[in-house]
Amino acid sequence: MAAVDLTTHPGHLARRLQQAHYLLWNTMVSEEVTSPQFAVMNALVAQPGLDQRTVGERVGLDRSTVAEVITRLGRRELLHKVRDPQDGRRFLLRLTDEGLRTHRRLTVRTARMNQVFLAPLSAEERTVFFDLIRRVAAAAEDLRDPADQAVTRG
Amino acid sequence: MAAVDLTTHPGHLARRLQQAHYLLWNTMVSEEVTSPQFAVMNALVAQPGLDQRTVGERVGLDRSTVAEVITRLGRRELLHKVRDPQDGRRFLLRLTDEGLRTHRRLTVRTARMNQVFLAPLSAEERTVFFDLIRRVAAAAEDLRDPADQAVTRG
DNA sequence: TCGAAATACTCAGTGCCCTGACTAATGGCG
DNA sequence: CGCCATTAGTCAGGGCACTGAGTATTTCGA
Repeated sequence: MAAVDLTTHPGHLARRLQQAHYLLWNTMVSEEVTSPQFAVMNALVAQPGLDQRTVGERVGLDRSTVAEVITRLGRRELLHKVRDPQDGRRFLLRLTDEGLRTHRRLTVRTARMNQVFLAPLSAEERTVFFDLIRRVAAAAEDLRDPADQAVTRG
Repeated sequence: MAAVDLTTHPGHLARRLQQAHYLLWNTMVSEEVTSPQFAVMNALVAQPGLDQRTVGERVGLDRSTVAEVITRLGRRELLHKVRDPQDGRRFLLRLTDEGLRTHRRLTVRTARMNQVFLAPLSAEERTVFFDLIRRVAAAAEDLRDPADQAVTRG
């Protein structure tokens, strides 16, 4: 009787949205490379030679998850890691040639998938959609480390 | 060079949103009961005696995941399952008294958490937020089983 | 009525995601 | 110089999420 309407719960909606995206990714982009894997590859295309921690920071993955994703990408020869000679704790990450080719190929498909995913929204609605989600996510992330709010924003 | 801006990728945003929610849930609602577990419990408060498949349909979980969630809830004595005497394939699910109490307690906290989570948005923006996410998620789910579009909507 | 298709659920396997505890390397300070 | 706090990464453990294959039960049609 005291049941709640989950369609007014942002967390529930976020989960459904992510699941829907997962499925579409699998059918339209790749069954091999996942969306988080692509995000990591993308970070390394933007800036080759990053270490794991920084990659995780850029794409929003904690150190454990980044380590797993990188292990899998390494197993498929899409990326390789070498010990930083300047700092023996770090590993420097770089895509292989095959990794670069894969990233290029998936970039095209990802763009197509986003079109399909966002098809129900008009151009203005898409802008609003991005803006609202970004604001909610950013605020929640700040609740986590209030430390660097000043740095991150102005 | 050919790197992409992930903040314009709905899938990436959806993941970040969900992660942000996960963290907030853990600190503000419960470290024991997760958000999907609460969703299952909520479905059983709304309608006691549902079978696993139907619960999964209501909250958006596939059969395997529902089975796992239910196993965990059962282990904690929050729910029990009995074989349907009418149809030996089904299990009928019901919350225990403790399950009902837990649901009631978490409902209150969940409402508080949602307030915090949505704090960055005005009342009108929240309405839009829900509407846009629901439309995108629903459309993507329909791409999956075009079969029952007519039934679901119609 | 009996056998095939459909249905509810289970199980194995893969991958994402977090926490907390641990190891190894660095870097600063007394 | 030597110790210690910090930092990068690993590992174990729990939970969510999907697929594909397999089991048991029901249902429907020849």
